[in-house]
Amino acid sequence: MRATQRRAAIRADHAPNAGTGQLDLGPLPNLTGYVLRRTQLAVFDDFIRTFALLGLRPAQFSALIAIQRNPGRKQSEIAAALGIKQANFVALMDKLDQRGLTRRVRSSTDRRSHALTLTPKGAALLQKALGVLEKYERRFVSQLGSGEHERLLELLRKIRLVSSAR
Amino acid sequence: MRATQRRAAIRADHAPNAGTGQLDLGPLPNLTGYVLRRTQLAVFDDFIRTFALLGLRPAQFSALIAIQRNPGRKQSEIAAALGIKQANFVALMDKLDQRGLTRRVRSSTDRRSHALTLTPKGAALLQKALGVLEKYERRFVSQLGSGEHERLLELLRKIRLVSSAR
DNA sequence: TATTGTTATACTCTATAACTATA
DNA sequence: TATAGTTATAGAGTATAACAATA
Repeated sequence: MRATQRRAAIRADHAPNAGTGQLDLGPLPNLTGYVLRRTQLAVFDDFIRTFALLGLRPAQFSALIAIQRNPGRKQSEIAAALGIKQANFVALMDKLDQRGLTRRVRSSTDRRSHALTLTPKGAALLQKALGVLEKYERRFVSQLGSGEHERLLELLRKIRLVSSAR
Repeated sequence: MRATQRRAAIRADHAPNAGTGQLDLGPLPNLTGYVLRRTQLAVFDDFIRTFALLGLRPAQFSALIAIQRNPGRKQSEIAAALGIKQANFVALMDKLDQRGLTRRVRSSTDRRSHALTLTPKGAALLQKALGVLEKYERRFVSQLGSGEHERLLELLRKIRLVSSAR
């Protein structure tokens, strides 16, 4: 759909070391945001491949957990706790409902809102997923050591606070 | 575009503690991937707001750095080094070209390929951006301490390796 | 035949505005 | 008026397939 770009017909050789070794990325490999992003992408790729067996994406997985731990809560509360916009959470819940994993029940006290719960099928799938998760997560802990892994999470939480405090 | 969902008209009260305190997210706040994701989103939000003055998104910023450090390299090499698919890198480069920040020059040795360079305008913008970046990055280092910050990056690199080794 | 850059396309995630039904 | 859920829509990011020019 973009208009085709026409560029100057200037000629030049590539850099002398073109095609050989690695590129110099300057400060990028030491930037908090860059390392965070590349790592997060790798971890999510891994997660998605691992949980594809169960048909669960990261956000779906987190929604099932949140509903299990807080049955009967409003849709907007669950969404907010997960950092997902209410409007975007609707499609996610539609999928889980369609698959028979969750149920939205009109509240009798406030008929605007939905109380979310897991179906038995949803609870069973989540149990299976939690089993997979344990092995999945153990790899990180065993590669880093339990102390270092906990330290990583603490540092990430600190960084998050620094960023969101603006 | 989705078909409208019809749901059962069952009624139920919300959870007794609905509307009160925080939700219990169970294992989520201690999961590598979850904490990584929430942190990365917060850091990127912060980055995007900070560099909106200069009109630079994270990927554009990283592209300018990579081109500056490796002038004359092929478009495909720069894209690969940044972990961006060649097909998706085209639109990114179109934008930078249109803004007069970069130039794509046909190689005289391999006329299929483009040698990427910064224009003087691009180099000047990047200099400004690097100045902003230094202050931006300093917040993380000073909040964590230089040693802890370096440790964080090391742990992230290790985690990335664990995930991508599959 | 293979590679470079490109186009087209689709899917996910995210963000905002506006509607509806209820309060 | 305000809130909960929803719809529509748009913008990024990402993934694959296929094409033209060139090797």
